Amino acid sequence: MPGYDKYAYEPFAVTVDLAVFTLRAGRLHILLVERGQEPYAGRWALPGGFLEPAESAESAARRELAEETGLSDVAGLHLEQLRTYSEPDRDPRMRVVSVAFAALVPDAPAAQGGGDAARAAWLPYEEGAKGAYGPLAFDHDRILADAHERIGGKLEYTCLATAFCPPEFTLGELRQVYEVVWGTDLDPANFRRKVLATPGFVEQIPGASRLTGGRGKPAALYRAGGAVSLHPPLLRPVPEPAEGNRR
Amino acid sequence: MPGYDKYAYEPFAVTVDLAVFTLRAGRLHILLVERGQEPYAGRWALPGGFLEPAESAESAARRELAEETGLSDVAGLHLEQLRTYSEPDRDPRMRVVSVAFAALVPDAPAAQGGGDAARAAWLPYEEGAKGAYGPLAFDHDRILADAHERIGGKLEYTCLATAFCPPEFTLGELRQVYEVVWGTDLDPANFRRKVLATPGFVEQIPGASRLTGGRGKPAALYRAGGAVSLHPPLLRPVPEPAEGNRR
DNA sequence: CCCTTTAGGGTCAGTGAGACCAATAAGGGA
DNA sequence: TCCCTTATTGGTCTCACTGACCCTAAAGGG
Repeated sequence: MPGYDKYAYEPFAVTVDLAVFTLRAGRLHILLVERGQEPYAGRWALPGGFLEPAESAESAARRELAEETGLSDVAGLHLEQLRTYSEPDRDPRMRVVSVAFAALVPDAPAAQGGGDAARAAWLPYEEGAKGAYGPLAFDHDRILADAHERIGGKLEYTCLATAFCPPEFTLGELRQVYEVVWGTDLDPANFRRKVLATPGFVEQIPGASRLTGGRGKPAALYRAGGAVSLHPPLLRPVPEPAEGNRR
Repeated sequence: MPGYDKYAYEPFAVTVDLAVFTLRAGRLHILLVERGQEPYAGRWALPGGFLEPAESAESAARRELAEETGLSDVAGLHLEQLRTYSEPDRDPRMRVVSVAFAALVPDAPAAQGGGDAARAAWLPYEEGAKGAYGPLAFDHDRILADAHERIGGKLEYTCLATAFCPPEFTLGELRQVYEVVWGTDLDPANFRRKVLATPGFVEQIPGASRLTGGRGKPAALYRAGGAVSLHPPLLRPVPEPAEGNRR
């Protein structure tokens, strides 16, 4: 670290920003808060906040996650560092470096609304991507897009999908996670074969079954297994017929 | 961002740390600097430095990369944000948040040594992983391990391997990238088939050929193509006979 | 003049995934 | 009550890809 020992450093404000996803009514939702003050007053933004003096970014993110979602058991939720956004002009007032996280919540509790005159809400992700809520505050549109891409990619080669599901779920519900995040349809039979062929992805709960959508044959119930990675991966169907693979 | 508008924030020092990899003499090397001052005086560390007031972490990383490697053309090199390390006690003197990057350099020029009484050197990665250089300063052992894992993983599903190669390279040299980073052997014929079957991974330079290791049939020369991703991926051979897939 | 080494071309079998089809078991409406 | 729809679950078939091989070509070294 050249320069370090001269203490020739500039102080920065460090924040965390959270892209919290959940599944609600068969659609992907994202937790947003409405800003009360300038800049970007009245605009939607990702929840987040400043790092406290003695906590890591991970601790701060989990604390914010608990505050904003109102969830009591926030310890087991999937929370993953995305990347850090540090463009000098990303905040018009001062120099803010923000460590972004992506979080997955199984069932969507009522949104809390943070302390700061901010309204919080679960909003459908797709509407937001189409600009229905207007541009988000700061560079949060970009952070949200990066988070969605990361989650979609991780579904391919990890067992992350169970993090969107309640403790007991059907294979149809698990498949819906993939379909909703990827925005594609999957063959139910092939998906079932793949999931069951992966040791430790899910464990069947003997004898238990439940109706999924109100109609149809009752489905067997499963729990998340202990596996974390998917070998070989479950690749999302490629929408591109040819190109789109250029730098 | 609750709390944000109250300006109730703590100032932090923000640095970048770089894990710069290269291939030299058929082995993976990492760029390290020897610390001149306390703490960790005399210990090896990853190169890095403080963010300047008007630059992003990416800019700072590229600036440090140029300074430490002495490379003139640093614009085309692969530089990728890894993650941010923010444990409160990671620096014994003060609160430092560090944005880590992984960089890939094709040919290894002589190491420069930064401004700060620091000796810089390219050292074999494997010796370091076995502890031959002692523990690195700060949490740099962890950062380096994370960087290696990230690079190894990205070789599977991206065309990143060409970033380790000079502008013109043989398929044997490209294969060696995978073998050295993964620490495994690959079948030359199968590797060749896979690479050539991926459109845009490499482009053959017509008529050109070169001897690879001094012996053997001269190999055709290739340039990096425009493709960035590998579908389907080139999965590394699984060393695990059974488990190791648990949380 | 072999022997070794590397490149480059091919075959062959096994695995896995996509595209199907069919049976089962539930609810809803006529 | 009797279909019709819906969703689960099991099965088959085929093609693509991969790993494990083989062989030959073309270079250098002893």
